[in-house]
Amino acid sequence: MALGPGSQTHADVLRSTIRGAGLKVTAPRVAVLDVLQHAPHSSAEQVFAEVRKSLSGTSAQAVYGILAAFTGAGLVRRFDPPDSPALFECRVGDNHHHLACIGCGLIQDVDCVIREAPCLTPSDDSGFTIFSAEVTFNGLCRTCQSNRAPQTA
Amino acid sequence: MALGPGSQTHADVLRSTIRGAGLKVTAPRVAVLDVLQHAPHSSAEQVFAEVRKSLSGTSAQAVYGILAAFTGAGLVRRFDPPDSPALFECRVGDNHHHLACIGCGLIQDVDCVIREAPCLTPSDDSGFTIFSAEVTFNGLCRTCQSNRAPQTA
DNA sequence: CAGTTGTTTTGACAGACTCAAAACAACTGC
DNA sequence: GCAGTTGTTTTGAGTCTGTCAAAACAACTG
Ligand SMILES: [Mn+2]
Ligand SMILES: [Mn+2]
Ligand SMILES: [Zn+2]
Ligand SMILES: [Zn+2]
Repeated sequence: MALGPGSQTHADVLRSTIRGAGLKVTAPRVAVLDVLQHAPHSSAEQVFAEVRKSLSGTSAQAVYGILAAFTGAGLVRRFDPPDSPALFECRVGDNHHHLACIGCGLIQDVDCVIREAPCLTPSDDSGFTIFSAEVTFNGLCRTCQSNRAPQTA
Repeated sequence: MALGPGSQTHADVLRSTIRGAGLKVTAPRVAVLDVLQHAPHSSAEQVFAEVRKSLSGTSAQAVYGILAAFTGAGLVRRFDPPDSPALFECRVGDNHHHLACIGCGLIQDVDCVIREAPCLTPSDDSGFTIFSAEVTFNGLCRTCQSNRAPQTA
């Protein structure tokens, strides 16, 4: 199927997302955003490795800089699970949370614990003005549970 | 006041806490526990600096090792706020949470968001068995709010 | 198409933490 | 009390993740 004059490629969408955030559009930025959309919860290192597959000249520092710029612009969200480098994802602005498997490191999204605007309202805010809440549930995923269960017998 | 035969010094309490966790009692361990009780939410580096005041021979690696041992034994809790080294505290087992000031780095305790056992029950656990939840509220403390307010005028 | 501004590369470097081996100290039981 | 066993600490090197600054470079502006 040929694309008509008014149609937009996927790359075009990425470009306007970046431009819409007030950032200049560059090849490494398009690549980073693309990687992040296909592989959420990626570390800088993982993004870097993936980006290099299509843009081999890209430096690690560029990736760090791009991730910081995107995070600052609200295009991506960064979070810091324990015992892991920072992870990045495009799902932003919905205050969702994460399940982290202690066994294998798997990360899964979880919707906001209480419905509504919640999770941004602690029982006593001590005068703080709260902008965001980071909730990480640490546990064992289904796979790691079955891998350990036999050993208990 | 002289201490009778049955009385316990503060150091004695620390010692039996450590022994009760199944760990050998050593001077650096007693010192670390003492520091942590007086200064919760301390980094390894801060604990190290404080310990050296009374036990100047102690190495940084010892402090890292002790903190890891204490954390493993359930004697202290470790948490990882964004943009900060890991912090340690003695308040353990109550699943409490933290307010972190984006401006000055102040950390404050918050009781569990929902009362009861909560915060350990995400809306959908995807089959995970959950052991702990780490909740960090990011915002501005009262002081940082007033420091910034004038600039808005 | 040249100018301005923001971006990327390059290379050095720092912070937080880990690893391994040897020296050492705490508990065990004689 | 004292040697043995086991766990701890020191020492020293090294890793991983991320930061800084300057120069080369590319995107948007008009
Ligand atoms: Mn997510
Ligand atoms: Mn606390
Ligand atoms: Zn798992
Ligand atoms: Zn503050």
